[in-house]
Amino acid sequence: MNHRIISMQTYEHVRALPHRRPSKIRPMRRPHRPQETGRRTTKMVTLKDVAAKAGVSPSTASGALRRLSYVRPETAERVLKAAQDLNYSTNVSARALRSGRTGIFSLVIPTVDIPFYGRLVTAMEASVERHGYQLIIQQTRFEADRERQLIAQSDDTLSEGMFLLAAKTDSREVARLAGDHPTVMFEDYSTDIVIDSVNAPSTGGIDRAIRHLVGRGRTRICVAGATIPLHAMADVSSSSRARYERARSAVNAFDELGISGDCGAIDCDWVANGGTDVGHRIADTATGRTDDGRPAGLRYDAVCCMNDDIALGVLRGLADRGVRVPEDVAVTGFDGIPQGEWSVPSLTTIALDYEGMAETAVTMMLRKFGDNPVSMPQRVIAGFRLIERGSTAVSQ
Amino acid sequence: MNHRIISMQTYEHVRALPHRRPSKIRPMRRPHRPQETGRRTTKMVTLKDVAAKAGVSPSTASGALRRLSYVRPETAERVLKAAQDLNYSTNVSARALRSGRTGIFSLVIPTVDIPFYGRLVTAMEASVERHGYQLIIQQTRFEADRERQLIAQSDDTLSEGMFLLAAKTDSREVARLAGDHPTVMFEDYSTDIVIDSVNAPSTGGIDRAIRHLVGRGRTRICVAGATIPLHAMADVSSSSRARYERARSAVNAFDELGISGDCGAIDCDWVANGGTDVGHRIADTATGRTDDGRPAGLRYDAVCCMNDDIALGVLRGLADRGVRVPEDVAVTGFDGIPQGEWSVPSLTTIALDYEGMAETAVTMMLRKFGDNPVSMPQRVIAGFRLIERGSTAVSQ
DNA sequence: TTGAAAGCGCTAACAC
DNA sequence: GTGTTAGCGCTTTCAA
Repeated sequence: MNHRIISMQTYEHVRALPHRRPSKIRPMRRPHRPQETGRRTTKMVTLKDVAAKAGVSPSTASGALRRLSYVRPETAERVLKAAQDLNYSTNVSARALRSGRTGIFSLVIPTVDIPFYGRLVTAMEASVERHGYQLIIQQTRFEADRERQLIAQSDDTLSEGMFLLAAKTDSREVARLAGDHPTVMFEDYSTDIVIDSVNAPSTGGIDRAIRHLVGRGRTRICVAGATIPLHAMADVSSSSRARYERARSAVNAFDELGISGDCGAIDCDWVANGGTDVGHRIADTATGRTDDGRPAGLRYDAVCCMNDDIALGVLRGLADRGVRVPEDVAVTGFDGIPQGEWSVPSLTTIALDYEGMAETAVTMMLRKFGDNPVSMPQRVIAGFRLIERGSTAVSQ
Repeated sequence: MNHRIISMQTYEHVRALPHRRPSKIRPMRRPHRPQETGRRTTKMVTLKDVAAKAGVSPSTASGALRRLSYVRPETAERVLKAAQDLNYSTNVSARALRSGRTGIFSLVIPTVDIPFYGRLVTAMEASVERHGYQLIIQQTRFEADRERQLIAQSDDTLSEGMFLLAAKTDSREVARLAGDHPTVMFEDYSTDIVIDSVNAPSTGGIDRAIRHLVGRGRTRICVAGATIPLHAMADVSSSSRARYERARSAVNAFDELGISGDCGAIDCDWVANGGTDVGHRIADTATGRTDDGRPAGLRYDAVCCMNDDIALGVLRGLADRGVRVPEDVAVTGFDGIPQGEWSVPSLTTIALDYEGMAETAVTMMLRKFGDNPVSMPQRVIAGFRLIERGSTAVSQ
């Protein structure tokens, strides 16, 4: 009896209930009988009411509430007081209809439930809010159709602009689907720059990780989550380009360091399970056993993982087989997600500047609304930091 | 040189740019000269245009687009075609202004960047979307002031209802702050039921976890993240009530199973670091050493953690000290976050029904808008499932 | 089944 | 500085 629903009755009861439109929002007055007060629930306080109470016109009240400079301070104060007394809050639909501004951005992202994305969403919400906007989250769940649909629909009248992390859609296609709807992408690795974007420092970060491993005396490095030799890019989706870019950076570093001959790669999905697999396969390269039965004579002495999820999986996979980290094999991650701090062992990683990425993306978005918008799209590469932890703590 | 900013110039450049209002949204026509076409960017397609093209009146077109039954099928089809041809999308601000419905719910939650919350947000976005709504995320960052402010402001005209996971605010206070704004809470453990809420199965879940441990032969169980004996509730916030409820459930189980004498608790913050601390302290109860230097004679043979984050930390803390899991100490978590699947060892846990919690919450919300809304608030306890993994895989 | 008319609450333009 | 006026785009009566 592993599955148990508590209070099932109540639960079902709730589900079965009908639903209609909200009752809190004031029911429409019947147009032709303006005095009708029928069974309206909450009488909504309007700007007109505030203006009347303050003894000014609606437009003056509007200006006062928006703190426009032409309103005389004393007048403004009176209006503000009236608004407070009446517990007034401005009707955002009306404001949006009239002004064309909704104060809402949308964020289209595969999911919130993977650390890298969750971390980015947290930072984005904070940035957007700091600039007076609200953020609507839309998850694509890695479904190509849904992603394309959300991108195409972003051109509705609700969102003033879309932030997009596209897992399945190429940026040219994004440009086509989004039309002239203001868009800023994350992780766009296409060679063209057709849309503003903010990217993780894939090239610099991987280079740094590998040089760190070499500094720890490791020379037989396995890249986890990519292929070497590099495949020609059949698939142009963002995620596969990220993979390509990171792999290329690793290859370059191997060449420059003169260790190409001893290095290699094992491809896998960019999730923990993929990493676990890689860990097993690395353990399986053992040519012998130690006295206490652990694998010996491993092909690699380090794993450079393309992201932290993979790395956490690798730690798990190596542990399954009795391979010691970092003594036998050192491991590095990429992203700097919190979980790497308390894994066993803790994870050396390239920590991204999520707050910086978010703030930059929001700034890129806002500048589109400026009086002299920048004409050409740009790509910004975020900064990073190497965090050294247990998984590379021992030199060889 | 651990910190490196790539492409700093571009970055700073972007940050420095000014920003104003969107230009994509059609600039207002000058009211007094309706024919003015000036420098408007995109001519917006309105319902009137669609109606004209289809040869019907705006109101008929409106009905057709909303698929109201009174419109003749052929007429409706003509309208739909016209809308498609013109690439029309309805202006949600106008619709909201007129109809009083925005189609938006807000979710106020401490953060998205902690697995339990992220998982819940993912489920909530999906549920809400399935019911034709969009979700605005607002993070309180565990700041009491910000939480209170967001709750009080929820009564704006944008969100039709608020979903709330309050970490710092008691539900009576929530009721006061939110006024008559439709609200559904998560994790409200107050004894009163003054607001609709959906809770994790704290009582049943902890009970199940402890019985599982006892079934594995463990009788010296330590609760991590609570106090025993139970403290009188000075603090009435939701999180401290959850803590109390789970601890009480543990105490009850200990009593019923007759093992109270051997069991205990170590309090800590409900985060991984707290758990690591607990792990260290448990290791420190050792009265001796094994031949290979591991702690022996530990006070406890199992740890029942109040959530998965704590449990992952405990795994780490025990590993730090050479305590073996599950051989020396078994560990259980609570929440069923994905990370428990690939920890070392993988984590036995009480997995929550996130999708069910979300769907129930949305249903509770929607029923408030029904023609005959339920008069009294309810509390729904979600179901759960015990997932047995490596951290309790060995019997004693 | 369709159309005409009114107006949601607000802000922008302009007159004063 | 403040008030007047018009009207954003839509939905909702009510009449036809």
